[in-house]
Amino acid sequence: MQDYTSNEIEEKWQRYWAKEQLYNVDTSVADSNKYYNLVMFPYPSGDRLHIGHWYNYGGTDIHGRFKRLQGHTVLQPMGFDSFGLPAENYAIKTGTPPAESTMNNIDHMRKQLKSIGAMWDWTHEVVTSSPEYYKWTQWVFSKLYENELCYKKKAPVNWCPSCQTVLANEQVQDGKCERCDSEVTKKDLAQWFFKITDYADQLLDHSELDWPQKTVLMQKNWIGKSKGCNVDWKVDGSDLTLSTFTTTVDTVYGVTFVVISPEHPELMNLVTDEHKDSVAEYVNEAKKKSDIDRTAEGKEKTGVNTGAFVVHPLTGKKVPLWVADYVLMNYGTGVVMGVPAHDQRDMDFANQYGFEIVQSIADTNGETFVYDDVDKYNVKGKIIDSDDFTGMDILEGRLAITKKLEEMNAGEGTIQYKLRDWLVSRQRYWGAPIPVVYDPEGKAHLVPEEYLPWELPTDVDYNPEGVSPLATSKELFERTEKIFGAGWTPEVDTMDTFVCSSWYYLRYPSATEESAPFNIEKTNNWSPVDMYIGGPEHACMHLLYARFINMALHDLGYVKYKEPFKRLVHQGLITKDGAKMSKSKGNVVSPDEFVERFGSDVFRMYLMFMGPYTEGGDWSDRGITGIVRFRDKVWKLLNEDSEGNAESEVKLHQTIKKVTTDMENFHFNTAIAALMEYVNFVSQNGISKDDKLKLIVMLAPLAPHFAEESWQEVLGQEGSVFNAEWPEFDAAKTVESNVQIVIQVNGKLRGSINVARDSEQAQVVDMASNEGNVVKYLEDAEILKTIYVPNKLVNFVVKA
RNA sequence: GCCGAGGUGGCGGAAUUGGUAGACGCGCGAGACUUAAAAUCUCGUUCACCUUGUGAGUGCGGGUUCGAUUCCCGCCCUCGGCACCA
Repeated sequence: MQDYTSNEIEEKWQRYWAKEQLYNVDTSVADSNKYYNLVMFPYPSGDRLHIGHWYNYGGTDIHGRFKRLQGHTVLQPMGFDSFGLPAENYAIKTGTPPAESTMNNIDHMRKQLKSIGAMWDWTHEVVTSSPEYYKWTQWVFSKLYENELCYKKKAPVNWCPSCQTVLANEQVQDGKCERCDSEVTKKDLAQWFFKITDYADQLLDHSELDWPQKTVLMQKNWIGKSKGCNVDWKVDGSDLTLSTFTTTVDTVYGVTFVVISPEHPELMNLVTDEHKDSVAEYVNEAKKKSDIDRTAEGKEKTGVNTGAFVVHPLTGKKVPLWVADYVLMNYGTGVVMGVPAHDQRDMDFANQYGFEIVQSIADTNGETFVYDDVDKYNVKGKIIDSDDFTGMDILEGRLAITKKLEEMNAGEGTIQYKLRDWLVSRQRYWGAPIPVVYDPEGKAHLVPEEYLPWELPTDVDYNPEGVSPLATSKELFERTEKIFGAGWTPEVDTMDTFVCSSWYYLRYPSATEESAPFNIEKTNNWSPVDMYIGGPEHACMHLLYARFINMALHDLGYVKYKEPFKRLVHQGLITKDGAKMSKSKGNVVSPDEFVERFGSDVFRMYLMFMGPYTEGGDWSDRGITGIVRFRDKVWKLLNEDSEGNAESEVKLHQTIKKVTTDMENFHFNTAIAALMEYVNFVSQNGISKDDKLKLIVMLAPLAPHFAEESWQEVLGQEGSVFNAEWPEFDAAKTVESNVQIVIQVNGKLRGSINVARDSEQAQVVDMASNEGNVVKYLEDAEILKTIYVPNKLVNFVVKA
């Protein structure tokens, strides 16, 4: 027997798999056995793959190989999410065009990815920054535009007055510009939005999805649906009416003030002359503050009087109107009614500025309470001091007040969401150009499909002053005039990279080396994604955007399935000394030396053995020798002649059962433990050649190269082990003929006996009461009760 | 503050329709083999004690039960997410 030499053997089989095109899938064929196994694609950085990549892709590959062995046709593609800021920053620093540095990084990363020895189908690779790909990102934009799911409006961006440039959120550190450290301000720019809010309710429905509960909850929370009521307030001595949104209109008789947001468009039209200066100053201050500053101040509330009053629609009383920056313009109506008696935030504000506190509801004990401490949709209690509504149950009163307001035409029941429309414009270079041009009047027009891809120009200043980089491209402006006519100008913003990644899973099936067409038939052959694996950090951005785009394309008749990702699994995070690995902390562990020393199989298996896949863990190489020993033990077992026995058959069927369910549930750690137990057992008891083959198949997803070598070279099988079948277990053969019965006295373990399975109760209890150590506890005691659990335990309840 | 997940030996972690806590692995100890070492193999390894056994023990304090890591009540801590959302 030769020693197992991992490097040489792994390289050999990687070449073999590539030569046999074992993992390539013909997506033009609809296959009822198809299994689309997808992992979130990486951003191509120039760094080496780190342990996190290996963990992520290792788990994905194990699952894909397991599904293949179970008889599925598995499509497991890989690609690159290659637009984005790092390449652009690199260009600003070095002048290297992003297209060039990105392609270098991709070549580098592709090589490393291949060394994992995973079953990627490289014939379906996608690169989001290639014109063949972004042509279709632009097509998606066009379809949304044509169907009124895309619009343009002014929205604030982070603006560095010193660099004269727009900053991404990540480029703002503590309200200051990352590069020059000057104070970042807000600037309004006209920008493109996708109407994701049209899909808020559909996105809230996760009933068809096999997703982690926590992800579903996070999305629900993010969308933030609230049922409530709008209440209209006439501004005293003016034609203006302000509307407030509330989820608890039952407290409307407790309103003692109303607060308006500094960004509210009507604000300056209703301020009294006397207060104009102080309000203008306050609004200016608020504009300067970033969102972070505004919230970072914590509990301390600020506000100023507008001098105006609004009229309570039900009591006719005048209520003071103040302006305060805790009221957000982008949620609700931008105006809030203040009920200090029953809302903590309103109470804080009232205490600070001396507003009256008027109680209007009480709990079942007649005590006052604040809504922060109770579930407002399930509250119990009565309405008090509220005209005709006094004495009603709170929930009943809430409906009655809403109805009354609706009858008076002074309000209506409504629903609010926290979810906002998706801003897709980026004032950056390295992204997909927005396929829009403007006529001489400034009206927007889509670039017709025949001109797609609407190519990203290369003659640009990567770091211009005051405008988007594309605005500096002569070629782009000339191209636009040439095609559309004199005076026409191009859109100079590019798309958020989340747009590129929101549909890439639809592209893989039709992506091939030579083809540009987006073949929707191939896509529909392989939709939806059966398994999607990636980090939990994408719960509210990428995963929500992708669902939205897929739903929209479904409604427009392109995509067959409404939901893109049937099942979702998040891999856990691998940390080092408890901290997330990052270059800046200098605690990044490279997999290379371990792969070099022990091989890709051992390294992968060790990562999976660390703990449950979805939990990750702290990296330490302390136990890796255990996996090496296990591999060598199996190697030795396979290379020796032996025969099995009846007991090893039971053990085999138990192991198949355990490993199969563990694999399905991503419990790779316990699957490996079960295989170790089995190997330990058969090393003592012997194993037949048939059982060796089954063992190899079970090991194959976890150690693909090792399994292939064993299958073909040691056991002399024809063809790849990945064309073999996953072993079946026979439930009848998983049970042992003898069982151990635990004997307890008053619930304390006092002994155990070995009996035949399904023995008579009376016989087992008799044997138990005569067991050596048990006897002394029963001697001078009265047996009150005997508990018998078949094939498990006997418990004597005694009185001493 | 709110929502979610978790807390088990020296270490990574097993085991929950309530039924032997600590599977599997690392580490450690003892032994075999060896001139020796490494490798390998065998045995042991929760803690304490008066060691054929007894007691305690799954973050802390209570409860239900013949029996609780598992169920209930009240706390503490760690991690992830959201956060003036009206």
